[in-house]
Amino acid sequence: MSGLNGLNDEQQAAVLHTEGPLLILAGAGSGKTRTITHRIAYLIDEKGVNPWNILAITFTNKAAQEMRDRVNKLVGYGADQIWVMTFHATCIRILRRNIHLLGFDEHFTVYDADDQKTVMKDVCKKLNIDTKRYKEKTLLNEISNAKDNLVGVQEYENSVMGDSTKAPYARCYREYQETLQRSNALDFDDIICMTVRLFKEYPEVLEKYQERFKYIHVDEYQDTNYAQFELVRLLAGKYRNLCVVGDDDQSIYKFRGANIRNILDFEMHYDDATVIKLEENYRSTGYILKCANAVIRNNIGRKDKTLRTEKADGEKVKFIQCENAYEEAETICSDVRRGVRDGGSYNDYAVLYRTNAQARIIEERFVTAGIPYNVVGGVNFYARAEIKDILAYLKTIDNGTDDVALRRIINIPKRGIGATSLGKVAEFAEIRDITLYEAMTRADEIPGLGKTAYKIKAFTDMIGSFRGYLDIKNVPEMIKHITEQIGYEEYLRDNDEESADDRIANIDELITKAVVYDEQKNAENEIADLTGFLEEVALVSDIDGANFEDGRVLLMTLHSAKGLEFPNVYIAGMEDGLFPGYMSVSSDSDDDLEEERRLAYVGITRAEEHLTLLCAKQRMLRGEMQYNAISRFVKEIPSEYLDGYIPKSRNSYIDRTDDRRLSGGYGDSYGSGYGDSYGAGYDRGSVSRSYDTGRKAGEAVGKATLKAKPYSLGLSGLKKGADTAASEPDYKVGDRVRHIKFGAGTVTAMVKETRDYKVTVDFDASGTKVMYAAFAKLVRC
DNA sequence: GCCGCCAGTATTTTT
DNA sequence: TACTGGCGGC
Repeated sequence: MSGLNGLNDEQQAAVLHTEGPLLILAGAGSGKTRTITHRIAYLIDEKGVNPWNILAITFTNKAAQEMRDRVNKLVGYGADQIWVMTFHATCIRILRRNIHLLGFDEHFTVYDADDQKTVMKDVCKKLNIDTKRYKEKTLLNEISNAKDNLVGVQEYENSVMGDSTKAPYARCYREYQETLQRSNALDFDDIICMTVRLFKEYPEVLEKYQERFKYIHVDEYQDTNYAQFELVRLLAGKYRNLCVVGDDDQSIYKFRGANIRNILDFEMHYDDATVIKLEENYRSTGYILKCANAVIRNNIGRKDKTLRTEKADGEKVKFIQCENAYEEAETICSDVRRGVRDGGSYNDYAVLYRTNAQARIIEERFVTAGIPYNVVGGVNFYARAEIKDILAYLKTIDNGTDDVALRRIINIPKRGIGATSLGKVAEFAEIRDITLYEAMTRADEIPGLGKTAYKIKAFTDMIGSFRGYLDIKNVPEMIKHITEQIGYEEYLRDNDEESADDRIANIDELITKAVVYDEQKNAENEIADLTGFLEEVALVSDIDGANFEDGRVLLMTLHSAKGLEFPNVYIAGMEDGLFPGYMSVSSDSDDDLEEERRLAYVGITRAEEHLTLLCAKQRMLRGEMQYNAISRFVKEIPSEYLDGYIPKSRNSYIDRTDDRRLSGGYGDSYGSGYGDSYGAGYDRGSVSRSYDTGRKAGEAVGKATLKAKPYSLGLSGLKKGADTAASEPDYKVGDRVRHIKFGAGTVTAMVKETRDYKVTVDFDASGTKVMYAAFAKLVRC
């Protein structure tokens, strides 16, 4: 059934508007997936559109999976004909059939960030580029930017002509691209821009797909980059039935090339576009939404909209300032425990943070408290060395031209083929313009290899024999066969006995994934070949595998949380310098700060019923103790929406004597809930007290004892910081001071920044001014 | 060719 | 603090 029941007026309008360009501005929690899936169902059931003609593009596999599931439920017949896929999966599917036109083989492999770096390192070596001056990462970034903007090698060269500092970039871009081509490999950016190139150079191919995809949907449109924008524009060029859904307020991937203008300017790109706003939020209670609105309101240049809800106000948003990160973790921990004790379930809870590094302390606390949790993200499963090793074998078998894969495994396990020999082989290959693998098969012709030639021959013979099994064995069998033949387990044990078991378990996990792949393809009557497996693996991230329903608290970055929702959400580390991050605070453009604010908006709107914002007065960051002010995003929330004490623009570092106020404030709000886990002393959180607190927590919890050490280091760091700060002012908050121009005033706030103190003074004559201490030359009076 | 030590560096990261 | 990668010694 694809009826309109259960949809509000705006959602219905979006469903019914099937012809021509349509922009759905869907606020957080406004039911956008619901709207798209109903729209697809309506197209098929009511408008008689052939499912075959419908394309729905998402960014993540997870979103694709969810959409597919929901479409399946709504559409009775032909749902499997609809393409519901990620941008990359869509493009790969198109490329597999057509990439020969661009000079690639259909068995091309996809290079991840790791592989790219390996290539770039080689490129730099070859071109004699000083990687101290031009870092691989920077070079790759520049190339990625170029590709996202569809700037090809030639065009890039032209654009930097005459700019000698940019010349190395151009040389690298060319060499990098040629290397990829020789390896029959594409990077993630290529996947998109090669497809665009294909469409532009071969209009007949484009037309085929235009005819196929008469109705196109794009999810999370605010995250598209120029290449993706262009891809969509081309595909929709003929029938113009393009429906994009997104929320400019949730654009948080600028650093990855997303261009927020794509959504902001949609009506300019498609002048006959209809715009529908979904502003009713079905997720969060009133106070949470008010907070979200209050924060995002501070961004300029956004589409005007305000989320509303018919839900009750609910509970206010909690704000808790802790002494340090350990206390912050403990606060979350005891709050979760209490919630579960009162009948809640662990999977109703999520802890969000800005940086992955923050997870550690929280994790440790959870371990010792016996709270089941899952950390989403971090190191990608497929980025682990052992997985990459096995995949490199598979890639070498599947695509003999993938030099990166081959170089990776040539000496894993150790078979006595080192850099010197490899260099000779590479040279031989270079001169003859053949692939590394081909050169290896001709090792006996290569001068100076000596006995190593036999070792190399043995290796290629082995790969050859693996290839012989391609038609006999399925993927899981193949992996097992390879690991046995190369003695991989032994290799792992010899290398590092301690981690070997974990690594072997990971290989088993890979085999499991291969089994699932095999079964799935067989069930769909499709070929379960190695190429397909490698492709799937290349496009999968960890978050896709995260289990959201096994009774665990989820820990993840704010970025990973996009698209998810939880009854109870904690956002840790609400501190200026951490969130918003240091880089965005010190950046001269407001753009970065606005992106951080959108991230805050995303975080806040994940919460359904309870939201808790936390920060710490001091925090160890990169081995250095930081004293951060409360996040400006917290301060943007009117205090009547908050439950918890916000110290009036005071700095915890300077003004530590009246901590009792803070503790009292939040003690009042939360009763005795936290007290029992801290014991005495917590209420009077002086520095030495909180040190005790930290150490006590550590001692009580075994493993975390180790963590008490950095903390004590932090204390010495604190002293040092106080002594060496060049411009330590001799006044504090509340003092009367005199300024040469503004006259007398009262200090209302002091915030320590990296170099100096930012002082806020309420001048008797001219009002409040914020200035840097060193610059202002204030005198106490 | 391999192993281990030290120095440099640090956000976020759907694919 | 903690990881990674480069270089030097065996």
